[in-house]
Amino acid sequence: MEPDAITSLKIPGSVVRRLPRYLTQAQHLRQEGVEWVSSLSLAETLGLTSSTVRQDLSHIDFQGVSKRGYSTAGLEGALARTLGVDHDITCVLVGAGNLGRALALHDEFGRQGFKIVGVFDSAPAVVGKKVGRFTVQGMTELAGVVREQKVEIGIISVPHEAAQPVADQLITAGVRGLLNLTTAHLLVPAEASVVDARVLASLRELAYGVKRR
Amino acid sequence: MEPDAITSLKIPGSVVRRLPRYLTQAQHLRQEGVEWVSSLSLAETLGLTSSTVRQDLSHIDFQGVSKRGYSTAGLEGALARTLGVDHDITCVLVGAGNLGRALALHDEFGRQGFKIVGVFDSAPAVVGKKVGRFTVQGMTELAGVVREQKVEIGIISVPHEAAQPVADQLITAGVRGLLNLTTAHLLVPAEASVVDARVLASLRELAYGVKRR
DNA sequence: TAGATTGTTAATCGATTAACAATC
DNA sequence: TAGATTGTTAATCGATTAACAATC
Repeated sequence: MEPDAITSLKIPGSVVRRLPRYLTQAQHLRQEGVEWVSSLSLAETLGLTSSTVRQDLSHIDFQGVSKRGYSTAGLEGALARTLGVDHDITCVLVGAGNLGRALALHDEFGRQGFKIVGVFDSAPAVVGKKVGRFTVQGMTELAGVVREQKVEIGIISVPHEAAQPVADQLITAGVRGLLNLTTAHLLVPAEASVVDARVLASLRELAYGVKRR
Repeated sequence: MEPDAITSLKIPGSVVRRLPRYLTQAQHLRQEGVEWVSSLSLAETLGLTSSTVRQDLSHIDFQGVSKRGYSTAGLEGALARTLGVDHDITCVLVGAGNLGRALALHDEFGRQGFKIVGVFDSAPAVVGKKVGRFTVQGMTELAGVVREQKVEIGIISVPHEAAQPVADQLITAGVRGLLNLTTAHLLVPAEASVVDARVLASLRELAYGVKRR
């Protein structure tokens, strides 16, 4: 078994959730011209301990250098490969309300490799309307687009009551990951992944933080 | 010391992050006319164990009933009080890009008590433009609005390089909680709270989930 | 070289789960 | 009443932190 196969076998969820933050940090540092970063410095900017950083990075196929730390460019590349964001990922967006339209128009995600190839909505009044460079399509078109463009991720921004049936349609069509922007809890088969965006939940968490002072 | 004071003394972060999900579930169930819900049923719909649910709910000032479970209406109210979302919370939004505009237009947050009272941007070209019922204001107006309207939460959707200075301005003006929609890691004094919305991080987490199948 | 920093093992800490008496 | 379900204690599990030999 190759070393890569070993390291990529299974990374704990707690670590996977931090890897995107290291990636963002490595990107920012490299863009600023910083070539090396230590576990301690990463820890300080991210509010972690240097121990946690070194433990986490031991899961990716990349080595630091004694006395110098981690090469920002090398770290960025290795993290992108580990997460699977070293190539474009095709996405569709279902639900062309305000939140959905914003995500379709927010080109930062596209720049980071998440390419939206279609925007869908069930409301006849919305179908055919333009959202940036997209024309909103009806739900009947969804399965075809997912199959033809090998869409990997579905972004769900419909009313919460509609979220589960939309998730089912996306999964049936062949999508393997769902970004859930609704407050519904989605049930999917074990071979698919769901990540909840938790925007309202974050505001509520913040309300608790603000209250107890 | 009153029982309420004891229970509200300090709820672990892991629990606080789940409370909004119970609240959402309780709201949905009550709206559907369901009056009682057991810890097992909550656990099943949220992908948890009934033990975790009972442990979590023991932190709030609300009792279940043997053999019947929890009253959905009672649970909803107690969770709202615990989180501090049983009354309106005033927010400002800084950064009127696509994401920011969407949040300002997305009235679901307003319906859930998060009232936006101002939208700000530093770009002269954007200041004065309309975003729904708001007129975008310049950053010089920010501190005044925060003070006059007793704004509690600032929502930051500016480019990541600008996020920390904006956070500093918001905190200085008196805001006590920040919802961070950028990829920057924000440093704030201990008496303030930050919650990261992690939208790009969620997509990256999903990329990892999608890759390993 | 001396010293800074990694990678990794072992210890600690906290979160989750199991178990069960209390109870309606 | 009998049985379902809570609230809580104790056990387990996993994540974080500390420590330190290896190393450049």
